[in-house]
Amino acid sequence: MRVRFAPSPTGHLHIGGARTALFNYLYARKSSGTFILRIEDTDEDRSTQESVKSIYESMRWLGLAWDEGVMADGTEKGAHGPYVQSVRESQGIYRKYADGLIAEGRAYRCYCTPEELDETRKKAQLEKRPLIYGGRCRNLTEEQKKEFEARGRKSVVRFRMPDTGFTGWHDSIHKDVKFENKLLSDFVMLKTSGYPAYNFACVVDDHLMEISHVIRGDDHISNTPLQICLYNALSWALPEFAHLSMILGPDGTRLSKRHGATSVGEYRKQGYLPETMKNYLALLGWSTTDSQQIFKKGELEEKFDLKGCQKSPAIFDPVKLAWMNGEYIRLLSREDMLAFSMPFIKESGLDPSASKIPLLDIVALEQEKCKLLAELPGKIEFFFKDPVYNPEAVEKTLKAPEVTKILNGIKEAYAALAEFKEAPVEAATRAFAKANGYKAGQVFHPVRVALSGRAEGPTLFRMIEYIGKEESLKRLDKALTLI
RNA sequence: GCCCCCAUCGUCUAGCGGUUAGGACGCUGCCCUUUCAAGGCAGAGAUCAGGGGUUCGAAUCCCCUUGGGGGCGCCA
Repeated sequence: MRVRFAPSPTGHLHIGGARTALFNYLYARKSSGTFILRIEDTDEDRSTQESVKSIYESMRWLGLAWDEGVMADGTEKGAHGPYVQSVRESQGIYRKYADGLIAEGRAYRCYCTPEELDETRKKAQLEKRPLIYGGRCRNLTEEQKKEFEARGRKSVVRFRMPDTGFTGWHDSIHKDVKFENKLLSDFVMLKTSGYPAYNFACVVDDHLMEISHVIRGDDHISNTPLQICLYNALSWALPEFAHLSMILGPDGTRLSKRHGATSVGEYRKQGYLPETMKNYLALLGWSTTDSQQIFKKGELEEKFDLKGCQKSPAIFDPVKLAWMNGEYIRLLSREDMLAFSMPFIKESGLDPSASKIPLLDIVALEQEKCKLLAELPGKIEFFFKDPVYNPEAVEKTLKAPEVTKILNGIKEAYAALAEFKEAPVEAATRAFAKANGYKAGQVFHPVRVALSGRAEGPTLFRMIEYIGKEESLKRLDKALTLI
């Protein structure tokens, strides 16, 4: 069993592409098959090497290791290479099959210019006919061809579609699908540049690479009959086809930039864990029969199945994604939490050496409530630098009655502490409250705001211990001036 | 315009002829609690898009309508 993910490197790996890659990967792992990565860079204008790099990186980050294709070090692995279409083109692979089909009369050279094609499309539109290529160049005489060439006309190679009958297949997800041949266009196999067009390159490579299951987005459903006709013309066996439902934005339209982040890299930057993305994406269009939500390491690889795939499109829900990220963050060990947080802390410019407390301990303070790693530095920054006093918190909590008295009293109590640790600080704080007839909360809240600048934060007395005695006293003084 | 695909709580979904239509996110309330979260418990939320059939019986099978999505490139 062999599957492939075949992105075109015209940008970053987006959510839809990642989901397709993931399903291919999971299906390969589940069936002990081979997962191949092929680069479809036949769009000469838009393909870039940076995109290739970016796609590799996103896939590696997601943990979608491929068995064949161009590997991390740039070398190719696998016996069915090369795995980059532009390289395959330079070896004449596609031309060879195109020539064969022309010789058999299954394909032909077409001399129509883009302008002429535009013209016929417009006409078809007006006459309310299907917008398909009508086969103007299908039966040119040798003389006509020579004339075109003498005039310097460039040509493409088109596939001659059957005029009658239907082309259909049994899709692993959509069951039986069929199209009427006469409504399908003689599609381009080779462009004027000699480069193969998608439908042709895809079929040739899938066959040569012995792909057994083509799992792709269902925006390719209408390409499938064209490709099947090609397989037939070349007398090649068909692979299984499985067309995955689309992923839509919250407004039900195709996921795009205006819905926010669309690429895997952007989610990484926001502080989503790779396991979160993998798990969430898996649930977009697939489910187990018991609707399991969270999967342990390796469990998806074990449970994934084409049978659980959904036919209907799924709307991408950032809120649920964020919830799931919180779940995965809580599952992290303290050490892993620190490791995943580190890039975000560095990025924020915080200086961990500004505190005597190990960063590990400070980060652990926020782990269980953290949803996005990118939010973490903001939550812990007051451990490393002067607090920024939240105006609302100052107004509501610091300017409450008695607060001046309370903070002065607390200052005295803290100054007298020999051991500035969580337990003694708590004991001292509670003792002060009790001795002066304050309710616990009446003291705790202003102290929190005075020391951190905000109304919410980590468990109070641990927080105070971590801020340290000297700094705490300093901040109490500062807060007193704000009242 | 033509072709194709799809249709269960707001969202992701289970269901595959007989269920009180189940779970998850979100939402509401309560508990826990120094705050914010997290966690625990409870709850609201779906006449299964609508209409016809088939059947003793339909969310499940068939047809039509409506709605949504995709495709109709020398892009993939």
